[in-house]
Amino acid sequence: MELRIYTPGGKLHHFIDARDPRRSNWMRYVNPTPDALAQNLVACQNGLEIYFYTLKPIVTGAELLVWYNHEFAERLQCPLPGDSILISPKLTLNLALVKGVEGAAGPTRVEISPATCGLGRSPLAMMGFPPDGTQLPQNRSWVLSIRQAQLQGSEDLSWSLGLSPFPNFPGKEGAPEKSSPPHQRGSASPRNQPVLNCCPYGPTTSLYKELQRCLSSLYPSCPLYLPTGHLPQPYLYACGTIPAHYPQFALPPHAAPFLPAPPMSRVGEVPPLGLPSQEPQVYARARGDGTSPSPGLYATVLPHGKQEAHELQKPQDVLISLQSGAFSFPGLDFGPKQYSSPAGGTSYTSEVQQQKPTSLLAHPLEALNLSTPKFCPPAGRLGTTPVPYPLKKQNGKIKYECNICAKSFGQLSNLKVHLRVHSGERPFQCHICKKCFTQLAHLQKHHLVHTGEKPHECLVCHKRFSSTSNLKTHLRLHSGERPYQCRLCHCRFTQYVHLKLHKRLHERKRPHRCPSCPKTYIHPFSLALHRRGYCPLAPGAAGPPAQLGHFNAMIDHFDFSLDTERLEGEGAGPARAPGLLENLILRELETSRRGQLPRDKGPCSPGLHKQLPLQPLPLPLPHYSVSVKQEAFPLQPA
DNA sequence: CTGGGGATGGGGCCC
DNA sequence: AGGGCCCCATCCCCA
Repeated sequence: MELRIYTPGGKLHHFIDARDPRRSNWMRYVNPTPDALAQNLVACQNGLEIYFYTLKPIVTGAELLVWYNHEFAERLQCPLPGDSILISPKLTLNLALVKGVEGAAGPTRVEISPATCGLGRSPLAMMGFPPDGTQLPQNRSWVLSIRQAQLQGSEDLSWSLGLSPFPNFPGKEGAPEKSSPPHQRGSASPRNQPVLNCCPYGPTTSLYKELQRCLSSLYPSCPLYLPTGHLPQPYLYACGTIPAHYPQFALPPHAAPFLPAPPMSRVGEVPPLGLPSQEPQVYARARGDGTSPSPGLYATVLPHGKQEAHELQKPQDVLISLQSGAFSFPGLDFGPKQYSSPAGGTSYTSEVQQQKPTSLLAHPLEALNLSTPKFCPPAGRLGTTPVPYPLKKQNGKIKYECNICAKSFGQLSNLKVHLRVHSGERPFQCHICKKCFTQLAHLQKHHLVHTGEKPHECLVCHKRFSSTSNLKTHLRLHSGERPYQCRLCHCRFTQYVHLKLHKRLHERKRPHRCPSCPKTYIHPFSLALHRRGYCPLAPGAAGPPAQLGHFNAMIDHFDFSLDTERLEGEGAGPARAPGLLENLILRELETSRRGQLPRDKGPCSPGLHKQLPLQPLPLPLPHYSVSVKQEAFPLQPA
């Protein structure tokens, strides 16, 4: 490992060379990794010293792994790992609301394609943006920048964005920009602001959490991983990932080789993922000379002295960044071949393999070994055909696991298709409406929209449908099947979405509120039992919090069940509720011991009429998991 | 608000 | 490996 120390003026002060074991300290054993999930350190410069920040708690025995951020690329005069998203009006897919825009002229609405951000649906919505309806004017492009981000609790992200017209965007809709890249033409990109490499994944993925963690560094209001006081300006790191942990990054006898990132999509070029569209939707920052970026370990120059705290509090311009090539590493060949040839006739892979990072090699002070790009096989595959997908064996069958979301697939081809979800690649484009799809079959299905063809016919009413699934839904009308039932009322629905909408009605009506805690209930019975020693905030709680949690989960379950309504229908007052409910809970406990989860099988659950002898409930209760979220379940057709 | 239908995304499986 | 087909889930629109 080698690090460069810079003066506050930006001049190279000296090297730290950890290659010589006689002259290096423990930092020598910190390996670089391009895997954002594996990364647990980031190197920063404070004064003339190098500090390693931990990005996550480091358990005993964990390997220390560090990676670069865009500062390094800045110093190398290379393209940044990512930059502003150029939002083309051409994008047609799911929409996201940009809320709280300050000073942005025009509509506050932007269209972002899942292909742009690599998300399935509404990429911004997955980061907290609700859907909305207005549209940006056509034939304009917009630079989207985050002006403020707030973390609410541990999960919710609230963003406000700034929109500014992208300068000099060609009037021709979606045409690739032939001139200089955005940052050279005075785009809204704040050159010296931290760049957020937005994780293009859904909120349930680990990388999304990684994004939150990065944000927590940027925004000190977040309780996660607060920066230390003597290092005032936290920085964000590349949250993009490459598919595997590369064992050859383990400490070599010399400098650790870094795997160069793929070249950034250049303005006027087909994006490196090989999208068939001739209208690149995202332009990442690129150098004018087009050299590829070469990541490496960096040392962030921190300003001397203290930075005013309010600077961290005020809204910051942060660019949503996109590493469009984050998954297009040599050896990973996504997508159909017929679409993978860029405009120049050279495939991306070969281009990378042939391309030398000349700018880096020409850098006289380059301390890092940024050698020729090469494919790096994962562990256990050295010396064999490179297989960048980790293999698992489940029940004797080989499973191919996604490096991003850990989903496993029985066939490699399925995994490759799946990877497009993460990469954002949509190789199949409708030539009529220019919509892009991840699979050819989806495009073919979509084409029926234009042809009007409806190949699937209901044999009962001879109504025709474009998709089998829609026909199947329709057939429920004839069969009377209503698989989705509300557990609060007797309503059944043919479609799950209808049940979900229906459930909202019930969720609004929970008028019985506990005076001691935020719990609310639909039925007074439930509240009565909750207050009978099971409110964790009320005096005289009947057990430790974990047990109370189990109890309240049962009360919730009961509150959502049909039994409560029947009890009310019988005229049972709240005073009688505790005994009845305890009987119910005892019954459920007994059922759970037999390994059955009690379910409502109709208007009345059998057994409630049996008056079990009242007896105090034993504490602690045996563990009994009650799913209160599942208010309804698909019923098996008779 | 409910219900019906259209459209799309994504995975499984077979060839 | 890739194509094709099927399935399910989901979102959205509209009556």
